[in-house]
Amino acid sequence: MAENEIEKCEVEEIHVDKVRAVTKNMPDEDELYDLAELFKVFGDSTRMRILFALFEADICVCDIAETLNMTQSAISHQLKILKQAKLVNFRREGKSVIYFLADDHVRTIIDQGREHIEE
Amino acid sequence: MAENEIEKCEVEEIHVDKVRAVTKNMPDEDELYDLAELFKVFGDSTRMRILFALFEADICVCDIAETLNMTQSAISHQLKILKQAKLVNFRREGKSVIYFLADDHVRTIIDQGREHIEE
DNA sequence: CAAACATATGAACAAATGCTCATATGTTAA
DNA sequence: TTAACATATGAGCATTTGTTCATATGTTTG
Repeated sequence: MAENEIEKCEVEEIHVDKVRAVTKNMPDEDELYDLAELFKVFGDSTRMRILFALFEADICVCDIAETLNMTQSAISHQLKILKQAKLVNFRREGKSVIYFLADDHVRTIIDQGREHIEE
Repeated sequence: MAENEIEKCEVEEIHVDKVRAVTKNMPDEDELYDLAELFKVFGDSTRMRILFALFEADICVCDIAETLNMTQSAISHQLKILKQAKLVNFRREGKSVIYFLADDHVRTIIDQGREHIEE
């Protein structure tokens, strides 16, 4: 292994320092995984649409389905993912289940994303 | 179609209003797609690791590979995705290509993600 | 120029993802 | 309790995604 490093980059001393510095502040495995999982949830246009819908109003599954012109089942599956990521919460109202945004990080994250896209 | 709506929710009038209100502020197809694509880029722990590395220093492909203990090819493929999303930029320095963060949205988005995870 | 190094890229393959369909669970009203 | 409505969920399937392997491109040095 130590011999292997020498074979790599010419200016290996500088590089080793950089690698060490960069490694130092790297979050642990679990946090990296959780972060990636969180952003993965934002990374689907159906879920994005659902979140935008919830920006405007608390709304039931059936209405989300109608708004997005998709099946109830597809929406329900996606809501499960949003729930697991704690991006949305829900309350029962009679036969309906009303979903709503869990907290303001959702808006902030999406707003930053939009800003980035506008260059 | 019009008949179909009546078959759906009992309190359809309220629902129709909600659907209309919610639809009104929905970003267009393209923006939703772009947003989802952007967050998809954050949704992989290898790319997340690369971004954290770039938080600390501008660094070449070979050093990223060594830091993450992955092959040069895998890193290069991921850097291409980060480049396309304009999250990173690069400059040539001799034989090496040095990558660096494109702008501060990257930090803000990731910071918000971390905050969300800490509940 | 040729050799060595650093990076990029295309094809292939396994794993993950999103939707559909059928059906289960839960709630209300007759 | 039964029927009707609203939502949830498991299995199956097609598509997407991340890595590896082999190789191409680009840069410097002898």
